[in-house]
Amino acid sequence: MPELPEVETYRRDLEKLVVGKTVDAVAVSGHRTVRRHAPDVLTDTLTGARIASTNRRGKFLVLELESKKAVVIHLRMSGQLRWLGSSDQPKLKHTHVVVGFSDDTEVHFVDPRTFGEWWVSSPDLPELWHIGPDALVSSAQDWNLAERLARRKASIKSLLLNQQIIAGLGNIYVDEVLWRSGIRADRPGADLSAKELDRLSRAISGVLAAAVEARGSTLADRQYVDIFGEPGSYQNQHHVYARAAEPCHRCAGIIERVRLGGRSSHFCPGCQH
DNA sequence: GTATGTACCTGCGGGC
DNA sequence: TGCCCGCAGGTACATA
Repeated sequence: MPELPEVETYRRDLEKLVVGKTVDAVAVSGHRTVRRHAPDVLTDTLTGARIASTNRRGKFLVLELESKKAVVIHLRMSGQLRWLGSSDQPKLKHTHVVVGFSDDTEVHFVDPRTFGEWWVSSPDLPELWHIGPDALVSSAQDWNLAERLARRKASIKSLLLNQQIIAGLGNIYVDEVLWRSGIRADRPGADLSAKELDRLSRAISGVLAAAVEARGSTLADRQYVDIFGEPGSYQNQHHVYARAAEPCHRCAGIIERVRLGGRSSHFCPGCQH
């Protein structure tokens, strides 16, 4: 599933592949991918536009156009971006958006579950005002977790998944961050000590930096591969996610998998408290 | 304001 | 072999 490291990997590759290029043609198929406005708004905005830069807020990817408009992309559960070096290569099944550039290259949006979304926005991105500070580019001071988690009785796991508190973490990386912090997923947010919040902040930064460096996590279902169709490698550094019944790398206890708040959670009962 | 549950959707694996 | 069912999960929205 694409979370912050996977979206950031797409962004960095797109920065090299499409910035400065002019869009030649856009094709949208199906009715779900562009649903905040008519598909024509996207095709009309992009056709003839030059890509000025790429950006990212949490799991939202942004193409900034020289026309001072922006195209926001969210991959949700199963969305993938693919770069094709020429327009005569075959389309993958479940391709919903094709952006063709004047040099005959193309970027395709492939999304079997059709939860992913594209829309046209203004440069100040009002649709993203509600989300919290970015978990990668902002600092622990910006996150201010002590303030944001104070008086919150919900589990620390559900609070870290809440994009309004901190933007970018999903199920995989929250489990990894909590393992690295030595904190159980079902602890109420307000119960964490200052020392634990400090460990948590360091773990968020450390896990995300390493995952971006490894170009994200590709699990057995291959729901995420990069823009060239290649897998990431951070799954080889996972300590808990998708490792149920295997020994903990820290204490040799057995990793457990439970349902928490409707999500699968992986943790070590021996060294997470 | 906060917490919890549900819908959205398709592919896959397990059970029969 | 084929069918059915449950599960996977990010976000928005409804409800308590």
